[in-house]
Amino acid sequence: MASVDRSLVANLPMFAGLAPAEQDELLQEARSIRYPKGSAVFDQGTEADRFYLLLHGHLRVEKITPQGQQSVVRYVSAGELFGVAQAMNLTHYPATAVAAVDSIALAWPSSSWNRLIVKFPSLASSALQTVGSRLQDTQARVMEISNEQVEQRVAHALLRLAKQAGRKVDAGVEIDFPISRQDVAEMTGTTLHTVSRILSAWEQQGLVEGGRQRIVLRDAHRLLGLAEGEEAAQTRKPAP
Amino acid sequence: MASVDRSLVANLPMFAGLAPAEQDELLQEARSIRYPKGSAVFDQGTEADRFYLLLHGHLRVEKITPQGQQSVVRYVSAGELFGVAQAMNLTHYPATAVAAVDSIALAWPSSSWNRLIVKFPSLASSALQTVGSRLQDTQARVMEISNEQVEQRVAHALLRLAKQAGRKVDAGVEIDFPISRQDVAEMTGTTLHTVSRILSAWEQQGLVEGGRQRIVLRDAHRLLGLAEGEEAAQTRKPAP
DNA sequence: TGCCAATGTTGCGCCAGCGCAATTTTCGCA
DNA sequence: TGCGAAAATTGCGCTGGCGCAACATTGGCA
Repeated sequence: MASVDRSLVANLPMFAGLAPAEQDELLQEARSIRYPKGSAVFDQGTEADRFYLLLHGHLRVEKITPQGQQSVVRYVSAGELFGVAQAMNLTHYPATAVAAVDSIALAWPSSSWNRLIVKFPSLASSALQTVGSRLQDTQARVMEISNEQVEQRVAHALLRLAKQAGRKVDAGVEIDFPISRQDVAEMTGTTLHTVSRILSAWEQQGLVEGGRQRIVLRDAHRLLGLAEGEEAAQTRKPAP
Repeated sequence: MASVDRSLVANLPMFAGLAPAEQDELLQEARSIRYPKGSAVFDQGTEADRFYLLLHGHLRVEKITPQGQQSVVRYVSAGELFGVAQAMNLTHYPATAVAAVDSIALAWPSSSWNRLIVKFPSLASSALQTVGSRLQDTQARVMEISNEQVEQRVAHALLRLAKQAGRKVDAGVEIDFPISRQDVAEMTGTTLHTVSRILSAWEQQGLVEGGRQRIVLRDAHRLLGLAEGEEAAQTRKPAP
């Protein structure tokens, strides 16, 4: 089993309230596992035998219906708890987690969950906050899909991705992992084709810069305007 | 302060693991409050100073964007925890809860939350499960809105309402609180007009029975078929 | 009991965005 | 270095369901 140094995790909220000795104790029960890009950490429908903390990398969490329709539920960044199905009393994972880039995660056995939260109440609090903020995000998404035009939803999605996993580059802010037009479509409830058209139009206007599995936000401010419902500059005809 | 009898709540999951004396102790910190139909238990954006357990009735939880677009987030039934914003580290309520019928709820001060979960770990577990199952529901909704036709989404919504708050009547299963076409529209991300048209068509076919603020499911089985993607009987033309 | 506001119904026209398809570009890998 | 598959682009036609509008119905309340 790989040993994990306390310093890697000590400043995460989940470990914040614990004494160093307690941190070590919690870490001793965990395994550190490496997931190459493209590999699954767990699969939807399989038994939820572990819960995880992402140490490094990015995961794409996706869900598929019995009819085969797939959606991207969210992306996980380093420092986040995930796969806490046991905490919500689920016996099986409700979604699949795939490494978007080479990633490393700590894994605890689900069977330890109930014992651990008694010993480390901050773990329960962390989980509650994690799940709570996911609920907020998901509800925000429902409102976006319900009430907004596709263009606004794509703008919102990109801004959220940039906030969560943006990396400053010369041209602006780049989303720090490979993401396809298809992925964006599955996040916003639209199609690959529509996303491609929108990004092309935005590239014309200098709002974004595209590439294969690559998106750079060049003008987050104007993008925010679009997300809030302002009319795009060149995509609409002027008033007659 | 109204005193609450232990027997009202003893069989709820939240109280299941507690000794009678502990149940009383927890109850002593709560107030029982009556909310007449149409009144708000709390309003979106106000300080989250309490959390609640619904003892009797039904609440409609709604969320409104700065732009004024409103959605129905969910309905709360008796026995459910709600308003646990504090547990998710929110200082303000993210939505409004309105009594759909005359309702009664227990209210605890949010400030007691952190102390109570240390004393009663089952409270944290309950909250985690409550929030977790809401997250599952909300994610299911995202997938429905993303991937399904409006007719399927309305069918799903009605089935879910009937499951959660259905009352058996002669004609089938009636949703146990007043609900308007507008409410259904706001649950499914569509418009009042479209919902009205769909319900009218279904009524023709004997699938449902409508009325002012009233919906009865007469044929849940065929409705499930619609929700799963089968073609409606009379609403589509036969193949040429 | 009668009025009024809330709720629900329905016809009509339009358009955002989907579905399909053909083509191009790019990267991973042998 | 070259090949094959994955990703992306773009044109075209169609349609589900939205927006508008006019009207009907119903229940609560004075």
